[in-house]
Amino acid sequence: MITVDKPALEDGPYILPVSDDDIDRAARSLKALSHPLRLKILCILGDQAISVQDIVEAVGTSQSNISQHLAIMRDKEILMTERKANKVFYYVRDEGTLRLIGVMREVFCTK
Amino acid sequence: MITVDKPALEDGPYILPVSDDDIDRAARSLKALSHPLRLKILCILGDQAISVQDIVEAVGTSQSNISQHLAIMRDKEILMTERKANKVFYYVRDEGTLRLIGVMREVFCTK
DNA sequence: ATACAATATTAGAATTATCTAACAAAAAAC
DNA sequence: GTTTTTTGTTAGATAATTCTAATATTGTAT
Repeated sequence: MITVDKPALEDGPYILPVSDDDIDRAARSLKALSHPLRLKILCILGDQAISVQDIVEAVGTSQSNISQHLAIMRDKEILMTERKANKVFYYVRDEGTLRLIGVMREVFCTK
Repeated sequence: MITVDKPALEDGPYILPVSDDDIDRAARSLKALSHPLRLKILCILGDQAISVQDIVEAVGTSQSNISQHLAIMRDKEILMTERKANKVFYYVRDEGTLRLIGVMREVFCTK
């Protein structure tokens, strides 16, 4: 049995149990990140707002494909858009996602 | 165009470009995490080693289903196993994954 | 208005993921 | 040895994902 009923105050880090709702929400968001093209888009974006055509250039696949991946991340509330003239700029919606990307860099890119 | 050719020393955080290999590796790992049951298993594990039957109890699905999800994470080098008698204990392989899980907790569970 | 540029959407084929149910393997207990 | 416990594997049906190609939409410019 897992003993998570009450905090173990002095012996080791206490890991809080996580609700199934939180789990489901996190898994949905993670799934939206876990595709090579989408991850690359996020790395290119960082904390900037970049137009679709510039993303297409930087990533290197078809405009339609990029547009679909952007839509997935916008639907999952990872990205937001801002229109300027006839261009649409995408940017990462919240600080949490940026932190996550930062940690993933450290975990996966330091070898 | 994205200007990542050289570090912008004083104006804002410089975001390093990421190789496609790193991207692919990260995406594969992330995909292994981005399923509700697998995420729940990881949250239950934390930094402990837990037997399959205890994981089955804690998660609440069939033993076969758990075994398949554990195999996926073992194949992707997220989990490792240790046999004791006729029980098999699973645990998170490296510190990086634990950090990632910690940050995900903060990002997705603080609401 | 037409033409052009940038972005979004749809359809459909191919691939991949996921589950259940049944069965196999390994180690312990008897 | 057999039986039981624990874990792993396979088969196959169903569902979800991903890509390409074609088309639609939206705003700008002329």
